[in-house]
Amino acid sequence: MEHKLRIYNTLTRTKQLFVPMNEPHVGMYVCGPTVYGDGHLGHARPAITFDVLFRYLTSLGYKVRYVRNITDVGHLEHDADDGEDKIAKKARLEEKEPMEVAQYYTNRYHKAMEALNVLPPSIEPHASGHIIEQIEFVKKILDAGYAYESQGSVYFDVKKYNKDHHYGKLSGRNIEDLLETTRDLDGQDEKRCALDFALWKCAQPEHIMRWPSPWSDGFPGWHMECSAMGTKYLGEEFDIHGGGMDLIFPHHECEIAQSTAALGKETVHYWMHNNMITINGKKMGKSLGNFITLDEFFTGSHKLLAQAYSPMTIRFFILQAHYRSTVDFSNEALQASEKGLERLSDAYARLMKITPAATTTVDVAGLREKCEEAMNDDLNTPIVISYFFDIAKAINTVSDGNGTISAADLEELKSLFQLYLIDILGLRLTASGDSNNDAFKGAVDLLLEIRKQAKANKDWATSDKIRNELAALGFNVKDTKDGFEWSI
RNA sequence: GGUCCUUUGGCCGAGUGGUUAGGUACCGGUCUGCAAAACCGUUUACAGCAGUUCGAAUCUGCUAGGGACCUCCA
Repeated sequence: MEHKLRIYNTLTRTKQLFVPMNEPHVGMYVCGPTVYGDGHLGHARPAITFDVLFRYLTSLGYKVRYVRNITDVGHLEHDADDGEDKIAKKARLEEKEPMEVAQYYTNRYHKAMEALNVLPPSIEPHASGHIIEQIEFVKKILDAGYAYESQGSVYFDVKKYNKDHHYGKLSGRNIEDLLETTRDLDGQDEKRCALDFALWKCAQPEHIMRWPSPWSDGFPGWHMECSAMGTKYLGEEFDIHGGGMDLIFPHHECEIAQSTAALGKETVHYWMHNNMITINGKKMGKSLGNFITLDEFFTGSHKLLAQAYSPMTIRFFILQAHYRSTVDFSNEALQASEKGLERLSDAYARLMKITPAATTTVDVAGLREKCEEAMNDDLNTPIVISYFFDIAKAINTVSDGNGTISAADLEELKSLFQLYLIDILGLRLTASGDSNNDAFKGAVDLLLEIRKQAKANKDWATSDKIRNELAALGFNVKDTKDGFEWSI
């Protein structure tokens, strides 16, 4: 595969040329959502970031197996000292079966992802469906001597592991510092060391979600699922593991420790982490209670939202920043993205209608290479987008009759829009007058033809009535030199 | 307290030691019956201080502000 894709590896803190283990195959694992609540803007970031990576790798010719899990079990509730997990807690509150709650939010997550044009992963494993694999994984760590059983639970022996390996290599910590700053948490008395984390947790009597194991009826520790499912579907070593930056410690650090302990080698070659979305400069998240769900964005039903924002506006907004930068939410920023996307959409629609000429005033040379260069530079989507704003200006100039474009250049621009904006960035560009219903389209065109006629007769009353009534129905009518454009 | 990151024009955001990022907003103009769109033009920048350099927004140090992780988190 000929390419110069360089991606930032959190492990080495440098941009590295991407070299997969088994070309043309690429294995990629990304931490998915815990399905105990509606997805919020923060969930959209990794989904979109790694969707773009998935799409880009595919466009380069790789056969990508993309695994993104559903966490429907096992994350301990911090304030629940009885070891009750998040799904179980929510289930009891709503008096529903835990799996019913998980399914409900999984469905809603899928719906939101589809709206954002996030492609489904190749495999979407559920933690609850891989309890056996997780138990086997724990056994391997026990056999290797890096874990111990205590009162029905199994803990990872961090101190022992750290003698042979470096616990903290991903997050840039060392065990001494960690020991000083670790707080007192649940189950400390069962552990040999405060840093030890649970691989298997014995369930309290009232705990509903539980599975039998050699040690107790209980549930897997919270880092276990990704290690078990990642290696099950992608092998003991694979190329890329992604997730949000807030997962670096402890989640991904523990995953490295688990794999290294159980398999004797490191599983992941490239660790990639997207940055956070902030709101008023603070991380948007569950713990701070300052998040806005995706549905609320789509409908505008949140007090902080001045209006509804379409899924594509959200996607575009996220792609206008580099994935390793924080991006700050504000109505002003969203509105700017909305307008910008509309500009690109309109330009694309005009591009499809342009008649080529013998000469060309548009410079398309090198554009493809520049876009590729930007993507190869650790997925610099904002730069790719900026090129398309330049292209949009050129298209508008030609469309206005102040320039010309040759057939070959026209085809090149169409091809670039298709490849970069539609296929790779995954933007749905709604072309003006675009509709999947010909009868409907014809009716609107007919109305606007009548308006055109009225204008020609200087019948402004009829002309404005048609425009205003259509506007009230959600149509956006734009006059052009010798006709009209419309969109919804 | 420890580790790390960040500070760019009204807003959002790229970026490289020497060249206009881009979007959006504002203002002026062209076009238009009007409006929208489009096009043209103008105005706002690199937190502060010091240093390295022929030259720094870009490198170094200090100061100040903001943030992330250290606890479930995308």
